[in-house]
Amino acid sequence: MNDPESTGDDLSENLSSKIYSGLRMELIVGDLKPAAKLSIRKLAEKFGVSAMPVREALRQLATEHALIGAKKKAYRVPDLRSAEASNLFFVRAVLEGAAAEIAAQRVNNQDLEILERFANEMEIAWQKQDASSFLASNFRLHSHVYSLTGNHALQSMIESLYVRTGPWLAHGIVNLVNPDNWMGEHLEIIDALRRRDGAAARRLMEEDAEWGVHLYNRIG
Amino acid sequence: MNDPESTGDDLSENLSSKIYSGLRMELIVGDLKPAAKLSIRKLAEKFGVSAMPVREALRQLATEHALIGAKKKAYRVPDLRSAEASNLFFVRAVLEGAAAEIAAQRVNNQDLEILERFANEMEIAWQKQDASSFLASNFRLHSHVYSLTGNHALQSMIESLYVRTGPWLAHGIVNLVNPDNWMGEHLEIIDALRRRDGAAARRLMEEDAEWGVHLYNRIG
DNA sequence: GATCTCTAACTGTGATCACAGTCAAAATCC
DNA sequence: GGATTTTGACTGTGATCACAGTTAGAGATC
Repeated sequence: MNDPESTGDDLSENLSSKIYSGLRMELIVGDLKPAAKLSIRKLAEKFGVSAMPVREALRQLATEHALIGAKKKAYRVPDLRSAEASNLFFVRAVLEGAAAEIAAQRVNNQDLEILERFANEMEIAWQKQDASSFLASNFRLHSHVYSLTGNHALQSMIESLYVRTGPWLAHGIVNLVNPDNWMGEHLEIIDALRRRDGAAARRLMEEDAEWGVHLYNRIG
Repeated sequence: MNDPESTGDDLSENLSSKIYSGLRMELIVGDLKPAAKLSIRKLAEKFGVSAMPVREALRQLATEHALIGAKKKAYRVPDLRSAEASNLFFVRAVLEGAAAEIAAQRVNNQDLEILERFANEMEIAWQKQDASSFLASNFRLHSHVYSLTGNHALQSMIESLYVRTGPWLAHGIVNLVNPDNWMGEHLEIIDALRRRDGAAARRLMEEDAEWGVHLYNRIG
C-alpha cells in the first residue's frame, strides 16, 4: 500500500515541459545562436500551441540563466563575455572532476562500450563539420559519465551548465581551424575510467572542461 | 553609445519573480515544511494576485527541483530521503569548498566584519530556538563568502542547493537536542579566511557542508 | 543629407475561463 | 458493520483577451 512516488511522478507529460526540453537541447547543441531573440508568439505558432506553454518554458530557461529575460523585451540567448564563460567553465571543471572521480569506481564494461561509441560519433561529426551533432554526442558522452555517479543533483547541475555554454561553444567551434587534440582527451578519459583510476579521470576531466576557455582565448 | 545591458536587465520587476523569490526564501529558512502542499489558487488568494504569476513561480521552483510537480496533483515540498540529501550535501561540499578557497584570496577586513556579524546572529537565533532566523543568518553568511568569488554562476548554483536542503535542515534542527560544535566551525572558517589560508578554508567548508548528513544520521 | 518625431507592429504580463484528471469523504449497497 | 460506489470539491493545464511598455522604421522637418 506504500505510494509508488518515484514512478511517473514528474510533470514531463505536458506541453510546457516538451517545449522546455526541446529548446534546452537546441541550446546544448548550439542550434540557437548567441544573442538570438525568442518570441513567445512566434514560437507558439511554430510549435502549433498557444502562448501559454511557451511562456512557461521560456521563463524556466531564464530561471537557470539559459536565456535572458528583460522587462518588456524579447527573451534572448545570452551572449557570453569572456569572464562569464570562464566562470561557467570553472564550475564545470569542479563538478565534472568530482563526478569523474566517482564514476571511475562504478563504471562497467558496457558503460565503456557506450562511451566509446559516443566518442566515435564525435569523431564522425567532426569530419562532417557538423557542430550540432558534435556537441550532441559530446553531451551524451559526458552525461553518461555523470549518470554513473548515481547523484541526480550533480548530474542535473552539470547539464544546466551545458545548456548555458552550448551556444557559445558552437559559435567557437565553427570558427575553429585547428581541432588540436580534443578528440584524444576523450579517449584518455575513457582509458582512465577503464583503469578505474579516479585521480586521473578527475584531472583529465578538469582539463577537458577548461578546453572551452582556451577556445575563447584563441578566437576572441 | 555602448548598450548598458548589465544594469536593470533582469525580470525581477514582475509579480511572478516577486512570488518566486518569496517562496524561495521560505524554503531556504525552512518556513515551508517537507511534504507541504502548495496550491496555485490558494497562494494566489494569499498574495492577492491571479493564478497566473503563482503558477509560473511554482513551475520555476519545480524546474530547480525545489518543489515537486506531478501530473494533475498539487505541487509539494520534497520530502528528502537519506540518499537524496546525501547527494545534495555532497555537491554542496564540492562547490562550497572550491568557493571558499577562492574567497580566501579576495576577502578584506570589511567582509570579515560582516561574516562575524552573521555568525553572531546565528548564535542569538540559536539561543532563541528560532530555526528560521538561524537558517536565514547561516544562508547570508555562506552567501557572502560565495559572493567574494565574483563567480555569479557558482554563487547561484550553491544558492539553489540551499533552497533544496532548507526545509530538510529546518526539520532536523528543531528535533535536535545537542547543538554540538556547529557554531565553532563557522568561526574557524572565518579565521581561516582572515589568515588567507585557502586550503584550510576549503577543508573546513567541506566539513561544514557534510554536517547536514551527520544531522540526518543522528535523528533519522 | 542628417536629425528628429511619430506611428504601427511587436514585446511580455496578468486576468479569466473551460476542461480534465485526482482524491477523499459521503452515501449506498450487500 | 464493512466494502463499494458515487459525488463533489480540488488540482494543474491550455487558450484567449486586454493592456502597457519597447522598438524600429517611415515620414516630416530643418
